[in-house]
Amino acid sequence: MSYLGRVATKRPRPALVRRTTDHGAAMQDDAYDLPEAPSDDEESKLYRIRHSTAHVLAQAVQRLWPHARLAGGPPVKDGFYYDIEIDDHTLSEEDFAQLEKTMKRIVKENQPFEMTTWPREKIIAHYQRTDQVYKLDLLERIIPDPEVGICQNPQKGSDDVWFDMCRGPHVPRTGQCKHFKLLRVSGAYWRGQSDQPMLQRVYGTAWKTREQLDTYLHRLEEAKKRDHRKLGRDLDLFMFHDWAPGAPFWLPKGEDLYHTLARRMRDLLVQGGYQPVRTPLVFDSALFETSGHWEHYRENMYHFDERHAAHGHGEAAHTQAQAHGDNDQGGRQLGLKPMNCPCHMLIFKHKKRSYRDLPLRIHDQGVLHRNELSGTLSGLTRVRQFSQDDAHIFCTQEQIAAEVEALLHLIDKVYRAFDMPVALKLSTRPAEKLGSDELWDAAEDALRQALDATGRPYEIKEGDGAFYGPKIDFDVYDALERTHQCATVQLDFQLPRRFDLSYVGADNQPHVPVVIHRAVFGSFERFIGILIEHYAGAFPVWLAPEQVRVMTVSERSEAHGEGVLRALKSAGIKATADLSDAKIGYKIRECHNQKVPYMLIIGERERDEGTVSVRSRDDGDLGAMPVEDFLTRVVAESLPPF
RNA sequence: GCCCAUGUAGCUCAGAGGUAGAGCACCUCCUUGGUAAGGAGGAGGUCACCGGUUCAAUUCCGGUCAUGGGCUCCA
Repeated sequence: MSYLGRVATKRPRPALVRRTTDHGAAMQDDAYDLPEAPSDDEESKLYRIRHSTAHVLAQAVQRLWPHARLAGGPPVKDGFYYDIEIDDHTLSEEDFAQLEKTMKRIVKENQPFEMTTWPREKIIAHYQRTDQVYKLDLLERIIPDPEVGICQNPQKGSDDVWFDMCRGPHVPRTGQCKHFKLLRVSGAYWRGQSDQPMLQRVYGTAWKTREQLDTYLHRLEEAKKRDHRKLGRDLDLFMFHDWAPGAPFWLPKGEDLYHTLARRMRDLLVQGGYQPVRTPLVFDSALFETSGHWEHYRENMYHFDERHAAHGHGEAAHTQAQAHGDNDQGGRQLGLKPMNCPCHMLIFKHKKRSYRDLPLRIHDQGVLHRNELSGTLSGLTRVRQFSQDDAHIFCTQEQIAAEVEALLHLIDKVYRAFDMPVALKLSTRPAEKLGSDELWDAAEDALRQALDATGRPYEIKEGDGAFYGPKIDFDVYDALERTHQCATVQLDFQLPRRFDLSYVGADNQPHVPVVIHRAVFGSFERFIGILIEHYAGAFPVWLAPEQVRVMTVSERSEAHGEGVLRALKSAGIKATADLSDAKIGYKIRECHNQKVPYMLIIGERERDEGTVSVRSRDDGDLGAMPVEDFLTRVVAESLPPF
């Protein structure tokens, strides 16, 4: 069975048909067509439970705050949320106890969920009366139906009915929503747009059984334990400082990890015919005007006026320069590059290129800056300064398929080595696009051909490509089966034109090359964050910043310990020694907490016999062996697996 | 950027309108011990920063900064 095939079989996806290029009617059908085909599989049952529990939450909120305005409350992965607006109260986690108590009461009342429909006018009148502006907005915008779905919960011991506009489906009664827990509350813009009011979103999880709920909560705990921010501190890998938000400091061990990955990738790419380069960080705005970043990406860029920067003028000079536009003061507008591609365009253009030079593969691990919104920064996952295992391939249209095929091999090889399954997705031309249909046809065919050559399943996302070219996305699965976007292969028909690139073809005519943007790890920062969590900080030997720790039982074996350390180091092993006067049990515990793959215990016995006692982080006590035997073993394990 | 929460020793966290505590880590000494914490002592904090209220603020209030959870998945 193919490696990637395994993913597809292991994690069946609901047949979610959500590819639609036109809006309106198609969108509507879509909305009614969520994975809710009346089947009895787990997904569907859970979906009903979660959807129903969202209703229970909404009802509870309105019991406690009768004037609360409800927005929407869909089921999501592992749970549900409900968006709410309460005029005179701000929900916080302190409200959870009370809310959950009220929800449990509703569950206990075992109210039925009854679907019915109301005439449109009736529901509108009701919502106008009760000031449910968000429901009214939904009716106006996305529910054209003359008869609107209503889900009713008759109240126990009275004629009252609590209801919510809803298309269903639900479980039969609230009694089946027993196993839930509210998790967090956050802000969320109505319709996800920042010009809309900010609502309060309450997230919860819900399951079929108590055990499932407990398992899920336990999984959250486990994930928290391997959070890369915590491990980064515990293992001394990296740090942050208030004075450089979003910019990691790589401490010696983290830097080692970084360097190991960067170096290995560089070597691999050189083998694959790439040429590493090193390029500037700061550029005249002309570069970004040419590339289009100035127009489309400026808000995410760091930029400044050269004169202002050089003379250190205060705010006055700054505002004056701004008031007069970019160049009135005579100083250049400068920007820190957010991507490497424009640099590589310049490198291509630096010489007259022939078709014989193609494909030209330029690799660059340059430092990039992106001024991400402050609220989006998060550990190594979202940073403002980073670098990538970036490269751009300049090639002819005919070369696309072969290049992409090689890339797919490379990506597979790398992620296989990390034991991370990868799923493939092809995104094709969007409605708004640049380039002729012939070009797109050829390019999409080339990508399909390369994908087919892998013999693996892949998903097609019609219309999801960028306006400048189709792309292949990769979903990487970590040890907790979470997905991450790391690798990318993106064709670009536009950038070469913006930079007026050309090569001389065999016909002695100029032709515009195709550019392939590609990365395997993506940003090193984020990828290391993912690896930390994937391995829970217990890196394989080849990656471990400290591979072996030599520890002595007492002073009497110190000399032998130092000898062993020297031998390890001269064999290129990253080794340290703990010669302190702590007891061996203490040293082992310390070393284990630091997740060092091998501990060598050196006592008088080992000294006399010329051996080392090996304790493996993963396999425990391996007993004594000659120093040479251990060296052979650890050197072998230090080789990168790709 | 917006909403909510948080910010006390290197780390994890107590605490209270009257100028601060624990465990671990750190340092010193004792201990020479064989596979997950040996013992004793010591040092360490402008309680994130700025302002306000108060006789008195780390504690209450406001602002700033940072961190965390969110902000496409549309009844």
